[in-house]
Amino acid sequence: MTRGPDTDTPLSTSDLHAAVSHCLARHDYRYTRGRRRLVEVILAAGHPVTLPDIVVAAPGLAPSSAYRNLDVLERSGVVNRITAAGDRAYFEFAEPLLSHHHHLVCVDCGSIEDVFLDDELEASVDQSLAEVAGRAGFTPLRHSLDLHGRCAGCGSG
Amino acid sequence: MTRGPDTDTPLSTSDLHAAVSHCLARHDYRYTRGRRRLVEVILAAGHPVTLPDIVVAAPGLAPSSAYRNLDVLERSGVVNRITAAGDRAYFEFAEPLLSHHHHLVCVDCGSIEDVFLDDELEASVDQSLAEVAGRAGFTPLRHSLDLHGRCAGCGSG
DNA sequence: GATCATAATGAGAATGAGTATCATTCGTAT
DNA sequence: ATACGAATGATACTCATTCTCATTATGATC
Repeated sequence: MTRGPDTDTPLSTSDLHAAVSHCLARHDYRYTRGRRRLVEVILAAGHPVTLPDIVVAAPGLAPSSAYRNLDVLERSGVVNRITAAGDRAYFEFAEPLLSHHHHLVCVDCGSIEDVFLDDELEASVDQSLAEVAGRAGFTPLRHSLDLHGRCAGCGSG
Repeated sequence: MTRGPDTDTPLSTSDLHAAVSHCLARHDYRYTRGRRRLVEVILAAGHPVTLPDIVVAAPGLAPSSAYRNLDVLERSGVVNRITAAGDRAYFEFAEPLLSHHHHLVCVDCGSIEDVFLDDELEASVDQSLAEVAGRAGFTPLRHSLDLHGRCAGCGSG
């Protein structure tokens, strides 16, 4: 599990588009206008978004196309699908484009925010997980570490 | 985030039923036959199960009732709903009944197995998460740490 | 132990996120 | 310009989960 750069915004917008274009090309996909708008909406949000979030931010994007293109972007390694909260999927940039991080998931409103932990802890976690995985004959690909609780807006009640 | 006992099977079956009965009573729910069968199926499985798993293991359980009772059990703190894999929910015993643990999630077949990490690492993780949560005004309730990869049966291909 | 209020059940309908279909439109290469 | 494969978007569909509601079981009270 390699790590990206240490900053939250490692790429300029044009670099991001270039990187996305490259990811898509590697899988024989085109970087069309609809896909570009998806990338722009996810970038502008700054946190994982749902399909309704996307359609609100980019009216005119057909839901069916948005779903299909999110699937294409996921298959190309551009976005990650998060299924950690409620019954709706959240989408964010995948790891080379956004540095390794975890999530604060609000159990009330379902919002998801990114948090970054220090590399030492990440290394310990990866090592411990690798041990138990090895014991079970399990081949690790990635880990997810989410903190569930109540966001500032929803209070502690 | 308190931890349960260190063993994987901290309770005898009768103790488990007593504990579940108590959890339900605290919320003015009854420990009915259908709910008892749910508990027995989850116990017998030894790993998180889906609704189809349950119905196969206990034919005669009406899906609608099973869903409703899983909801009751979740609200009472008896079971946890896991939404980390695919589009189907998995159910397992909640933390006081099953000691704190994490999951190996197979990206191919969707199976989920429990793994236990050592307490030192858990404490480090909790501490780091508490720090970033505090910075964000987020009130932590619990964390989830899942390893995604391929199980022994699905191989590394 | 009969009665009553309330909770639980189960069959089927309804919901809703996500996917598949397919005719049309767009991009690209020749 | 043209032709061919990829992409689009409206719509139909799937399917896990939840809702509805008439029926049944349970526990408390007399």
